[in-house]
Amino acid sequence: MLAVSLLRVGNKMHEELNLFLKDFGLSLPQFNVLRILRGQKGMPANLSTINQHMIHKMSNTTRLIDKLIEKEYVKRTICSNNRRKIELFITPNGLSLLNEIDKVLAHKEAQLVGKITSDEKETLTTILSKLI
Amino acid sequence: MLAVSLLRVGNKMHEELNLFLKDFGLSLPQFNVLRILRGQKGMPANLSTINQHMIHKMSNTTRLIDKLIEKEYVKRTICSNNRRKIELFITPNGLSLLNEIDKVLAHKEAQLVGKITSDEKETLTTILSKLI
DNA sequence: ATACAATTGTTGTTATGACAAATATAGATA
DNA sequence: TATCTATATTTGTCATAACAACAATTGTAT
Repeated sequence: MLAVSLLRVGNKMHEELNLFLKDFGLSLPQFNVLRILRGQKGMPANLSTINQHMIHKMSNTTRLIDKLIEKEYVKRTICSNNRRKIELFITPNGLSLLNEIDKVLAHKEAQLVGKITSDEKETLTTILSKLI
Repeated sequence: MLAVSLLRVGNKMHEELNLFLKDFGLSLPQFNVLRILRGQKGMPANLSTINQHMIHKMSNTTRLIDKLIEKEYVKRTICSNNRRKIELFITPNGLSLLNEIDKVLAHKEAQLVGKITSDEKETLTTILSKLI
């Protein structure tokens, strides 16, 4: 069953990346949130923005970000225009951690998908994009 | 990043299948274990066998199977030749549940990967198999 | 203003995940 | 036999996921 194969491979990637990120004290979802925040380029992000880009559910995002704040990779303030909203920023600490990770991430990625050719990678990317 | 795309798609499949199985009172890992047991065709399986075939390799298999035993889909006995081992069987109840699920599963699968052509499905299967 | 609906986040609960340590049995060796 | 090592499963602990209920704030209609 194709859905199950996708599940399997996705899970393998999850396991491997989690293991990789463990050295940096991050879980995969935490890493993802940091990258989303970095992508904001200084603009604040609120929870729902992050949630849209994330893989997981909103209810846990608060607590996930709590962890990142504890580690001082993220700062949270209340939006002054709309006090329901919060504003999330990545800190300099967070940015430099991401930089550290970036240095070795490409190598890890290459290792993870190293068993297929570049052509296959391209094909795979195209097909996957249709499935999301 | 290709690994992340794989992750995303895998996660989507996970969510959708979990939702689908919820109607039958099963989680995805539980469903998987039942299918592994059915695949044994009457032969007993022990814990490590199941672990090898599982998607999430985990040390929680004992507790996962406890749940299936509670629901009377699985039976567990101690292997008489080697009393360290256990023998796991799917019950008639478990088999008929799987049959129920099978009736609608193909439809769900089609829906999940319906956005790509058969050719693409074949290609995808081939490439994925190289990544596992 | 006041009431009501919609939006945005937080918190509680239960189940599952990762990881490590503990238990039980079997087989080998002195 | 005593005991050491390997194997098979279970249990404990803590972090995270899924789901649901709640609280605060805002927007809108009367």
